[in-house]
Amino acid sequence: MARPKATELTERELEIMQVVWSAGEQTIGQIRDSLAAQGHDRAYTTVATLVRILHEKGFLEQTTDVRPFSYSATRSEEDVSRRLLDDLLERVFGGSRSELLVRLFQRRKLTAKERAVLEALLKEKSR
Amino acid sequence: MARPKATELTERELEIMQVVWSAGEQTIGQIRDSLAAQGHDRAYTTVATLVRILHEKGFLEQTTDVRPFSYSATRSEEDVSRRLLDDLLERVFGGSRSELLVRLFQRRKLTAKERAVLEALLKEKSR
DNA sequence: TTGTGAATACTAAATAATTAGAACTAAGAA
DNA sequence: TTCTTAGTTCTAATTATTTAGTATTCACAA
Repeated sequence: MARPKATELTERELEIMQVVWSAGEQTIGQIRDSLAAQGHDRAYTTVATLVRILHEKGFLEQTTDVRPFSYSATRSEEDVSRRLLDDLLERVFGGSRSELLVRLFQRRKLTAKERAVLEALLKEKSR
Repeated sequence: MARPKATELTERELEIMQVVWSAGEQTIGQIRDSLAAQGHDRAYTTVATLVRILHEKGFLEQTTDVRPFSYSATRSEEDVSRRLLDDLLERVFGGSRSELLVRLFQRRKLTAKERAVLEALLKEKSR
């Protein structure tokens, strides 16, 4: 055995998914343009390869038969980000959310927004 | 250009570091035994290779001249776990801790301990 | 119908990560 | 001293990931 497959999405695969999540149904050209706009210049064929892989993995589906094909996400950003977070939680913090929380706020102060989210969490989950 | 080096520690490197963090100064044999105990059987030379890499990267230092050599961590678990967490925060949540928090507690209820940690955070960071 | 250009599919090259064998070294036994 | 063996270093094989070139396909213009 050599290196095992990434549990979830790889770095580059995630970048593609984020474009599709934020812009919706996209052609390969559109994805390439979005990536370029955020400073990630990739050849068209590079993006096409990643889209193919994501299609094979079931994260993207082709939603037209006319060229250029469009693709949209089959998994929600919520699901995927939760999975990635849970993965880190296990690997790095042994599953302890408390440990993770401590680390998350150890350096930088709470913003007002974060404070609101935390207070909502405490209230909401009281029942 | 092909794939860029991992920003931080790889999967296997992290496993080694966790052994050293929890058990302190360790020989390669001890590390291998700890890994085996948690179900990760690796050849002695495999562990030795990872220790060498971690030494080169500056995460481990050799602390004896007598064989078998012992190694200890030069970077704290706090620092490393924070870096890994910050990395995920950027990549997956675009730097938004609020988003991360929502995702972290969306599925499973707060435990008493987590509630205490959160309340402490809200209080502690008030000034 | 045939040529053309855009789009897609196929293939491969380069580097990283994981695993472990082979070669070498050192310290004590005989 | 020489042999043996535990321990270490060097080297390589395997798979994953990233990137992009080459080949093919398709729809339309001429």
